[in-house]
This record gives sequence, structure tokens and C-alpha cells, in this order.
Amino acid sequence: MDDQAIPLDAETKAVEMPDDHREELRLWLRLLTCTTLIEGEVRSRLREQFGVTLPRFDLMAQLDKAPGGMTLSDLSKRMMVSNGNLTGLVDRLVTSGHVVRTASPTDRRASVISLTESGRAEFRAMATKHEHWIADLFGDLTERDRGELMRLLGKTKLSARRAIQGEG
Amino acid sequence: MDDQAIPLDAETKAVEMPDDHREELRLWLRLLTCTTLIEGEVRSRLREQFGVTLPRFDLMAQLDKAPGGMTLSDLSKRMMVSNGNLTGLVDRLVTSGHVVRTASPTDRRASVISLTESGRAEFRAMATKHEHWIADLFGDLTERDRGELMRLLGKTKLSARRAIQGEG
DNA sequence: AAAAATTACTTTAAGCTTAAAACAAATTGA
DNA sequence: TCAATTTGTTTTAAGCTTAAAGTAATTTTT
Repeated sequence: MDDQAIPLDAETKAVEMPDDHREELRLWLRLLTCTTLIEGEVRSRLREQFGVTLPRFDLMAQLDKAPGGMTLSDLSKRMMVSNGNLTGLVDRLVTSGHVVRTASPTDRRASVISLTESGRAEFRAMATKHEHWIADLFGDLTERDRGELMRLLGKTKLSARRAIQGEG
Repeated sequence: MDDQAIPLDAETKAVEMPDDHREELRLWLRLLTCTTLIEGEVRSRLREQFGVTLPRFDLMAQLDKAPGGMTLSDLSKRMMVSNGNLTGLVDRLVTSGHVVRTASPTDRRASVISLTESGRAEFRAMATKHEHWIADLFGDLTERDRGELMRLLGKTKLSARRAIQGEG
């Protein structure tokens, strides 16, 4: 094998070096930047225009999709946050009148959380605006871009899950 | 123009309805899911294997790239977090001996934050592992996938910035 | 040079978030 | 059946995060 000290250009280097993963790192940082950027803007607009926090909005969004309500465990899985986190979040939303806790008829440990009528109405108004903000934030992507990004993120999601399951 | 009440299938609907942005919403939620998934796993491994939190790691990563140190404002811009947040984060890292504050020679308001020797050594060890984790998490994407995802996220970043600047 | 505006940072209050420990109810297994 | 395990939730302690208000130093404007 030819192993002489021939200078390599950047392209070649990336291929030749067995353990260089700077490219994946840059990809991850860019993904993180996009999310942080958009999330921050959404958070800011929700606060300014509706006086609501993003976690509260996210929780109400989950409940809006489940007319019969959800348990804390369901919410925890869907929202990918800890159970303990939800206890406090739900408490505050109960206090503000957006959601109610109902004893589960089938499981005495669990309670079912649902939107109140006013909570649902308030959420729907916010959700409409929210959807427009998102459309605007992604507005410079073509339909083709969006489809392709969707596909690649789907693949990324599966890859991450595989890596997580494999180790955990 | 033919404007009769002909039933539309889902495909046609998406095209015909002027104000439906569910597709962008789904894209955003998927982006968020990917980030949350990966971030959670990285956070968990950093804690288990090194007893360090993700924000501490992120801060050290910024300082490692700036041998001369950085001011809080620099860090704030780079990390996209508030100034007040950094004050506490830096305080804790000073206490644990990972970073030092030095009075800025040119600006009496500012202090320069830099890694200590041991802080840098510790970070480098973590960073090596971290890079492998990321490579593994993105491991099922081909080189072509990664390039394409990088490009689309770049476009997304610009689009979001445009939408934010335009309103702000 | 003095006033006005900006910049760098800290403090505060409130809320978010997690991990870990605890508890009770439900399920599984012997 | 009864013990062991799992599941649903809460509590606790610590740390993260933000927005807003405040302080001090610097820069810009007049």
C-alpha cells in the first residue's frame, strides 16, 4: 500500500482519516441552531401576543388532539419530558383554568387531564396564529425542499432511535 | 372558472386550500423531535459518563474554540442564551475550577472567561467521546443524506432569520 | 465637555427541567 | 393467594432559563 507522506487536500483528508466525525458534528450543531432559532421566536411571540409559555402551549396542543383527555404518562411520552415536570405544569394550568384533572374510572392511580372549554377556545386561537408563524419561518423552502427535509429528518429520527435503543 | 362544489381528495385539498400550513407544522414538529431526541441522549450520556451537564459542556466547547477566552456577551451570542443565564453558569464553572474570569484589559465592564488547564483537558476528553456519540446517532445517514440535510438546514436557518428579522 | 444612548453585566422573580427517591395502585408470577 | 414487579404519579433538590429591572462603564451625539 502506498503510504508515503503526500499532502492531502481537505476532501481527501475527510475520506482518509478513519476517525474524523467533524462533519456529523457540524450537522448536529446546525440542526440545533435551527431548532433554537425557531423555538426562541415562537416562545417570544407566544409570550408577547398571548402571555403564554411554550411548555403550556405544547401541553395544550397535545390535549387538543385528544378530545377524551390524556393521563400524565401519555403526556410525558408524547412530549418527551419527565413525569415530575408535568405534575407542576398541569398544576399551573389547572390554577389558570385551562385544564382539569379527572379521576380515571379504570385506574385509581391515574388522573385524566383535559382542556376546559375556555382553555380549548384559547388554544385554538393561538394555534391558528402559531401555524402561520411556522409557515412564515419555513417560508423560503420550496415544496420540494420541505418534502426532502421531512424525509431526511425521518431518517435521522430512526437513526437516533436505533443508536439510543442499541446502547440503552 | 369552474367553481362547482366538487369533492376534493386530500392531495387536491392541500393545493386548493389557500391557508393550510399543516405540512410546515409537521415539518417543524419533526425537526423538534429529532433535536429533543438527540439532545436528551447526549445530556444523559454526559451526566452518566462525565457527571457534567449539557449547558456546562456547551459553554466549555465555545471556550475551547477561543484560546484567548471570550466575554459573556460573546458567549451569549454564540450560545443563543440570555446574559443572565451565563452569569450563573460561569459562576458554577468557576467554583468547580473549569474556567476563570479575568478582568478585560480594554473594558472595565467586561471580564474574559477562559478554560483552565484542567478544564480544557477534561473538556477534550469529553469532546472526543461526544463526537463519536453524534457520529453514531447520525450513523444511518449516507454521506449524501448528510450533505443534503446540511444544505436544507442551511436554507432553513436563513429562512428563519429572514422571518425573524423581518418582524423584529 | 456634557448629555444621551448604548453596551456589559448582574440581580431578581418566576417558571421550567431533570434525576432520584418515595409511594400507592395495578399487574404478573409462583 | 400472596409476593414481586411494574406502572402512574408526586415530591425533592439542584440546576437551567428567561424577562425585566438595575448598575456601571463606554461610546456617541450635541
